[in-house]
Amino acid sequence: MKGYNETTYAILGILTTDCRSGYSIKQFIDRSLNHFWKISYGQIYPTLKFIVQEGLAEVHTATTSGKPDKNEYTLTPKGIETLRNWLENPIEQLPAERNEILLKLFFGRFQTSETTISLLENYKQKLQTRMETYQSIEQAIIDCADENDMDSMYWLFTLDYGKKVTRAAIDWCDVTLEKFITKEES
Amino acid sequence: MKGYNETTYAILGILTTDCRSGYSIKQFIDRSLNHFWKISYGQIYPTLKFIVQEGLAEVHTATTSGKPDKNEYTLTPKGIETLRNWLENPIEQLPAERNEILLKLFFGRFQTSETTISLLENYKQKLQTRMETYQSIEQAIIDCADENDMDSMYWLFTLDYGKKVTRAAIDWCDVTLEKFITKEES
DNA sequence: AATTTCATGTAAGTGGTTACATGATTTG
DNA sequence: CAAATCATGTAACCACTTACATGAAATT
Repeated sequence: MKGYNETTYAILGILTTDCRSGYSIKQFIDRSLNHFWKISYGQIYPTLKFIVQEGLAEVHTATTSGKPDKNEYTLTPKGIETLRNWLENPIEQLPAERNEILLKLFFGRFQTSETTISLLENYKQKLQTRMETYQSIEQAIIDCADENDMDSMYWLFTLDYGKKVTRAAIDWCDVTLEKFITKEES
Repeated sequence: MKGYNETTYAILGILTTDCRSGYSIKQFIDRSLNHFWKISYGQIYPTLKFIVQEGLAEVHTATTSGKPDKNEYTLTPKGIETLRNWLENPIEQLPAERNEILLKLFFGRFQTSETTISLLENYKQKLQTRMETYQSIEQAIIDCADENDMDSMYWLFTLDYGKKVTRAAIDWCDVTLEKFITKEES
């Protein structure tokens, strides 16, 4: 454990919701942030420990009847301050995505056109599946959100981002495939 | 060093071009693959060692007059086979991008509208800069590419991907900003 | 004479996942 | 009673970056 990284802030942010334990943080991320943020227990528990060490949150063991003991974390004023400070600062740099399909395509002169085409078709299919997932999540949010639910609004914003970017990638697949197919015919 | 990872294949791919040393591989990546693939010397040199160990390439020290000695790597038939095999296999899964701006936006109910708006504007500005970079690279490729240059075609494909996806992200910024601004007015 | 470019490499550190260990309670 | 879910944690491993060490030649 080193310093304040994005994972720390992500957990700090989640602690402002009703999720207060390592286990429920994981669930929250898997359900709500999954399309742009993933995290494993191997990060969550050490980070929670770090957060307490830094005085950003306090732990209290909740002994509920029926279920196992739970470590519940509550943000301290310092924790809230730290989170808000991070939220207010613009991101330092755009995420640099590694893209395996672009890497394969880049070395395309080493392959046959058919191989490249099937690579692109496979990629497009995966993007379409992702798009369908986004759409069904969106529908689920719209169906169960009450009017004044602010969280669901922000959730929809992030989903919209995913949808727009995925749509653009699918379009690119179509355009690129088109170029390969006309090249094959000629 | 463990096994065959994407970095290994990336380097194998570059070794099919005129780049045959660690130093020139780094240059190649910085010049041509930078928008979807980055790599450091700390990866390149150990990976080259691994590639030789696996019999995918051979090293020969080239003593050029004037410049320092250079370790030149040449793919073996096994190396070519390994690369081609990787190129032919579809990608296993879509890259899962972590997106800091979406994370910040997600916790937006913890901020003022003005903060969110300036966050989005800053992000949009960064995307626009990226777009301009793509455009000028594209122009440079078009200007200096000869008709039959296959590499430049594939290069343009990957750039087109970057442009389309960035365009979509900029659009999303506009749409989302619009929603915040109308919300502020009401 | 100083700086940049060419060239190769390593050690330490960061950020992360996977697999494992443990154990209670609930549901089928 | 077996399986799933709830719950917390760690050790090993992987991928990668940064900073450093070295040194020669070219450029300014």
